[in-house]
Amino acid sequence: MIAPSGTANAEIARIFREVADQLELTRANQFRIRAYRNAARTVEESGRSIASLALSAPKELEELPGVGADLARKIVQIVRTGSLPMLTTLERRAPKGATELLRVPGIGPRKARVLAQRLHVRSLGGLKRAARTGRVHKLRGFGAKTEKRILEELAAPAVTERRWLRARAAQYGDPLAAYMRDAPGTTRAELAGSFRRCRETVGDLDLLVASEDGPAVVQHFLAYPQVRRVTAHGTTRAAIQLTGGLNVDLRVLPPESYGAALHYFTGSKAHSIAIRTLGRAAGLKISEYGVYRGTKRIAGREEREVFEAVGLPWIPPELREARGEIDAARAGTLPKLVELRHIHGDLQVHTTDSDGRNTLEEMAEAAQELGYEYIAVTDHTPTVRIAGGLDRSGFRRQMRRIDSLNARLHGFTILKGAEVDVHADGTLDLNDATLAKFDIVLVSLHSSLALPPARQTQRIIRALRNPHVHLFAHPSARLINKRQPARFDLDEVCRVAASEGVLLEINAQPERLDLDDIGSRRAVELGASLTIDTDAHSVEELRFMRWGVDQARRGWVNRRDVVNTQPLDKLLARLRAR
DNA sequence: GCCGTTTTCGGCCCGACTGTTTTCAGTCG
Repeated sequence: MIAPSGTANAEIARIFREVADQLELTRANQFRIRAYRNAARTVEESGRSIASLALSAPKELEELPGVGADLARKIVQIVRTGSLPMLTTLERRAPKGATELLRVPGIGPRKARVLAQRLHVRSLGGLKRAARTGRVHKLRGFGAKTEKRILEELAAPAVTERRWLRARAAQYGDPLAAYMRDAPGTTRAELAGSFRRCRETVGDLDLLVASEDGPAVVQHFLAYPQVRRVTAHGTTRAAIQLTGGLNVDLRVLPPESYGAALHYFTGSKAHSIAIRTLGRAAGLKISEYGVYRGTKRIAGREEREVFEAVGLPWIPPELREARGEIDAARAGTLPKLVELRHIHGDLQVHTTDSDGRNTLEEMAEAAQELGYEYIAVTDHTPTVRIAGGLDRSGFRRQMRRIDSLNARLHGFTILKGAEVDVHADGTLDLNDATLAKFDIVLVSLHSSLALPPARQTQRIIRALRNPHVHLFAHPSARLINKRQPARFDLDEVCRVAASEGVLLEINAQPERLDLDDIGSRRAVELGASLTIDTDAHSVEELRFMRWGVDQARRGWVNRRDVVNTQPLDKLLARLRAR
C-alpha cells in the first residue's frame, strides 16, 4: 500500500532475499546469509518508506535493526539504481536457475547446487525431466526416495504456494485440536505457530500436545478421519495433509515442557531466536524442552516461565514478530491491547437494501444478541452497481425505517450511515446535502485501484477532506490472495486522517483485514484513530469481529485507539465533532 | 554481515526426521 518515492520496501526486500538465496548456493557463511534475510524482513515490515529515508537521511538506515553500514550502503544503491551490482555478479557466477530449485520442498541449497552442477538442471521443468529419466537417483547423496519425492512435489498443485486465510484454516484446525484433546494421556493441546500469532494467513498449522505417551498420540493423530496423506511420523512428531489440502505438523511433549514448547512453536522464528539469545547471555539454554542451567531444567511447564527466566513479562503472541516487543517488555511499555470484549458496536453493516443477505431488522437484532450497544447501517451508494447501491430517495426511505425501529428498541441504537464510493477524481458518490443527513459517512475505494501512487494519494486525500466524511473503510481495498492493495502514500493519508479527525478502519472480513498490522501500527503512530468493523453482509458475518480485533492486536493497537470501544454517547460526540 | 550488562572480535538458537550411510549431512521448522 505504501508507494513511496521510487523503490518499494518490498522490492528492496526481494533483492536482499535473492542475494541470500544466491549466497546459500555458494555455501557462504550462514550468518552472513541470515543477515541479508533479517535485513529483508526489517525493510519489508517497516511502516516507513525506506527509499525516502535512503534518499533524505541515509545515515538513519543504520538505525534499522539488522542493517549496518554495508547493508545501508546497498539499500542506497538499490534505491538510486534500481538494482544491486553484487546480485548481478552472484547471478552470473551461479549455475543458472538453481535458486528456482530451492522452491521445491526437500531441496535445499546443497541439493540444488548438485543438481544444477552435475545435471545442468536449470528450471523446475528440467528437474522434472531429470527425475523422470532416472538421472537424479544416481547422484551421490540422492536416492530412489528422493527422486520419487521430487516428482511428487512437482506434480502437486501449488498448494504450498498459497497461504491460507487464518479464518479458513481455523475451520479445519479448531476441530482437529479438539479431537487431539481426546488423545491418550493428553492434558493439553492447542494450535501454535503463525495461527496463534494471529497472522492474517498461515502456511500450515502447528499443533502442540502435552502427553507422556508420544507414540500413542501420534497414532491418534494419524487416525484422524480427514487425513489425506502422512508426510512424516516419528515418536514425538508427525506431519499430515488434511483432505482439504492444509498441512499440519504435530509435536508431542511431556507436560513439564509444554510451556517452553508452546513458546518455541508459537514463534516467530525471529522472536524465538531473540529470546534464546537472551537466555544464552544469562547462562541459560532455552529449547522446546525447557529452560536449562547446565543440565538442570529450571522452567518450562508454563510459557510465562520462559519469559521470566530472561527477566521479561509475558508477551502476547500477536506481538512476537521481533518488531520491538522484547525491548518494550523490558521497558514495561508493552501495549494494552484491544480485546473483543471491549467492542461496543459495529460501524459497517450492510442489509438487503443493497447487497446484504439479511434485513435491517435482522441485522439489528443479531447485533443486540452479541451484546452491542449500536451498529451503523452503511449500505452502498449508486455507482457500486454490482452491490445494488441506494440513491438519495432509497436512503431517505431507509432512514425513516431506522427512525421507527430505533423508537421501539431499548438500549440499542441504529446509526444511519452509508458506504460512499469515492470516484477516481476524489469526489463522492452522494452530494453534500445528502451526506449531511447521515450519522456516519464511510468512504471507500471500489474502482480505479491501479491509479499511479501520487494520483491515488491525491484522490484519497480529497475524499477525506470532505467535512461530511467520518471514516475511511478498508483503505487499501486489497483482497488477500486475490487483489493487490491500491498503491498510495500511507503516511500522508494517515497524517491527513489525523488532522481532519477522520477514522481509519480495520475491516474484519477475513480476506480484507485492511488496514493490516503494519498499517494500523503506523496509523496510530501518526496520530490517527481507528475503528474495527465487520462489513457484515449477513447476521453470521457480524461474528467476524474477532478476526479484526486479532489484526488490530498484531498492530499494537490499544483499546483507546479504537473508537468503537467507546459507549454510544462518546462515539456520537466524536462523530459530531467532525 | 551484524553486533556489544562477557565483546569492536568472535561469536551468531536448537532439535527432529529422512534418506543415505555405516556415523551423518541435509532439510525443515
